[in-house]
Amino acid sequence: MTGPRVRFAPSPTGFFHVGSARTSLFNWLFARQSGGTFILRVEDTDAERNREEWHEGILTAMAWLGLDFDEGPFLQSDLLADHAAAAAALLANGYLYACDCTREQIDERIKGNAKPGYDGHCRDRHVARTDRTALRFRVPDVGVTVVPDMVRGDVAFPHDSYEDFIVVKSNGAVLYPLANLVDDRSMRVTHVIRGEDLLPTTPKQVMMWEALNHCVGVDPVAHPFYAHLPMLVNEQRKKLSKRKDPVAIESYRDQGYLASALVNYLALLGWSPHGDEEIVPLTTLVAQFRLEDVSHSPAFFDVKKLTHINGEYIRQLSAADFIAASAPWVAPWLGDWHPTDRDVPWTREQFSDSLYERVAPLVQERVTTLGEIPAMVRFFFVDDVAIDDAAFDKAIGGDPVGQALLADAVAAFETIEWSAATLHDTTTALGEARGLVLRKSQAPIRCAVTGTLVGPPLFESLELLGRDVTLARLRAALDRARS
RNA sequence: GGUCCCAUCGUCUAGUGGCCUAGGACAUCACCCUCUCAAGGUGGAGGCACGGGUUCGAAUCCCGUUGGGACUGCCA
Repeated sequence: MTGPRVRFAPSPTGFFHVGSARTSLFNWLFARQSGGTFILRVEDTDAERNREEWHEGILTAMAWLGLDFDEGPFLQSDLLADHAAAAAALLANGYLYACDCTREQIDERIKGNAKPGYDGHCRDRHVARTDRTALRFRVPDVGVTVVPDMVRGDVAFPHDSYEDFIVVKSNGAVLYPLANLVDDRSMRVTHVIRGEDLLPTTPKQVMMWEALNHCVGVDPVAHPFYAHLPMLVNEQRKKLSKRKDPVAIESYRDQGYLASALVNYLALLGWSPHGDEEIVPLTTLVAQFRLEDVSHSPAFFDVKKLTHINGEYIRQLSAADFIAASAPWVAPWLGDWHPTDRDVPWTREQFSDSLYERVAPLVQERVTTLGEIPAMVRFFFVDDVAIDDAAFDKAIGGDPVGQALLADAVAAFETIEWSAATLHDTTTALGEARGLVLRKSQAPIRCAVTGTLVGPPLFESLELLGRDVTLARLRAALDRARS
């Protein structure tokens, strides 16, 4: 395997969110279009904030999105010895020094300094390494470090804007910048594709990578290329927050977004396929994706557009695929996964596979998410249609003509041939006899049978529902109107 | 405050010096279709942040201004 090697390195500090998904997707696309290797490495070294369920969330979300990895999942916590060895080499070669300053002492000393940050107090004090000293990296006083970035070009950072940052905590824990880079070295990562928020820490990593290459006893490794992806932001143009913004991938899955639609939409955030078509198959994404074409500016995560794309994907499904895809929402007892915190409005006994198969095509082109289906087909499966009060008043209760038409329908529907076409023609005739166009005459019937004024095509629905149920509901509505 | 990044319709973007009277998509508005609601069709409104250069010619290159953002932890 000689292609590029990329990795997605999330930390399990919360549910898997759309920003992570986008980063993961871009890594995956790059690997797949270049015949490279996609590695998953879970950076779980901050024990305080890590939880087993978050780790699992990463795996299930990536599997759902179809982002398969070639190596891993590696756990960073299994690689601690490598980090310690790298830190030791850096220390032995003079790149690191021990510092016993406390935060308070530093703040006191640097108060009023023109240059913010640590003042290098311990640089040449030759403090002994103990469990009360941290290890700092000796940042050169002059010069710049250049980060080669495939989306932004070379970015130069002046050394004098960096303090001697801490690399190893006093308790011996190696911090993210070094740990992350050591793993990238050992995994021979060639392209580091990640969020733009990491750009300012990249010079630290480049400096340490270079330092490591000069340590005796350490094999030099070529620097990776970097690609810093623009942030995903909310309406306030702030970086997406796990706490404040609706970003959990799992919640989109629960709502009934298709993985393929989400992937397609995510790819459009900071990049776009050639031509005018935005809804394109995954193969096109893979074929056309280029890091060099990634946009430089932040992108707003627009649920409205995601929803539109999801609707397109739903309508593209074959009838059978739509039925299968919607099963978790209409018959959650069937599969091994179903959305959480969503109650189906009918019981397992009330639901009917064969009926749903005939109902499904009626709603497939009307929903934008699979989660909308139950409310739309509820009246097919439950006995109590729970007529909406406002709808009832409008079409039946407060409309004498509507009421009369309902009575006409009860009489006529008892004997006519039970087909959508006949129901349609009969209702049209009934309405015309009372001076109503079909859009008016269908309303009371729709209301009585489905409970609302909006829904799937009425006459097809009645045909599927059957004569007995239809008549019972029409009579019930009449009774309610007369009481 | 410091360092860095960014700047095309409300939003996501195309555009890499002449093909731009700035294209597409979402959202929005109007109309058509229609048994409701959708879907679909047609059309409309809507943008190069500002100011200087460079050039025969700039949305595209340079500088400045303004505005936004990220980072600035013994988190990752």
